[in-house]
Amino acid sequence: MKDTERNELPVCEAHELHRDRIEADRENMPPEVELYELSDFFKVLGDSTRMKILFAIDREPLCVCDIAELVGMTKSAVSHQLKILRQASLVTYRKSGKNVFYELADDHVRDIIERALEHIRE
Amino acid sequence: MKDTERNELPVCEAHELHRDRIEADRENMPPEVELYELSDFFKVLGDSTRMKILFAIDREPLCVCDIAELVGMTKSAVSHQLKILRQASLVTYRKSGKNVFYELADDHVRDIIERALEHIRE
DNA sequence: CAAACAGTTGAACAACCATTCAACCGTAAA
DNA sequence: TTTACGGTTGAATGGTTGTTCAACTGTTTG
Repeated sequence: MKDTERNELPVCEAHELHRDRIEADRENMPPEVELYELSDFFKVLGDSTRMKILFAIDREPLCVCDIAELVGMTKSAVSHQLKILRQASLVTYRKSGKNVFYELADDHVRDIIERALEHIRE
Repeated sequence: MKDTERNELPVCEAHELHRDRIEADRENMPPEVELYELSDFFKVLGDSTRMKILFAIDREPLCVCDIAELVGMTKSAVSHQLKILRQASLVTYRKSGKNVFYELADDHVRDIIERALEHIRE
């Protein structure tokens, strides 16, 4: 028997014994849409450049040029990543003359990052 | 002047005015290693299959076959993702006969995911 | 108005990553 | 000891993604 066929029926004997409990596990899972929103949210945080940017603007709003210098990348690269952070509503921006100042959107994100920082430090 | 040259000197006039404040921002940033550990941690959470797996085993330990059925993927695909979750210490496992039961490693991760869930729901 | 600056954008390229497929290992049952 | 099962693994593949490069917009200054 090919492995492929087995994979199409991923139900082991242990599974048969726990049908009802597993059904309860399924109902415990968030709706599909939320699972995608969740992983998309974490995906945005899952890049070191974007993480650096978030810490760079943690204390005060900064213009793109300042951010680029703090994270050690070109303005173009930073601008691309800022766009992603903007689309994920993790940062807000304010134009002032030739400059555009970015800052963290809310404290919620600070909390989550701080929590994760505690986790990896332990 | 080519844009490339400008990008190599990403220091705007506003930057010149705030040299000391920006230096304080730099010191506020976590060490480089932690930034990478942080983004690597979020990177693991940034995949919908892995997120589904984590919610599947949220209530009780499950064998690979049960997880595969809950998330709707082949055992092989699930096993590959479980390896990544294992390496990130997000899950632990226990062998029992022919089965391998996986469960969440600790409540810390539950907290972070719960926090993120609140964030995307608002 | 022209020139320089701050920032954005799209295309291209390279690196990365998730799934599939096939083969494999260890355990349990026949 | 075969045979089937639960799970793992490596290679291959297709899709995603971050950075670079060049061109462009809008603003300010000379």
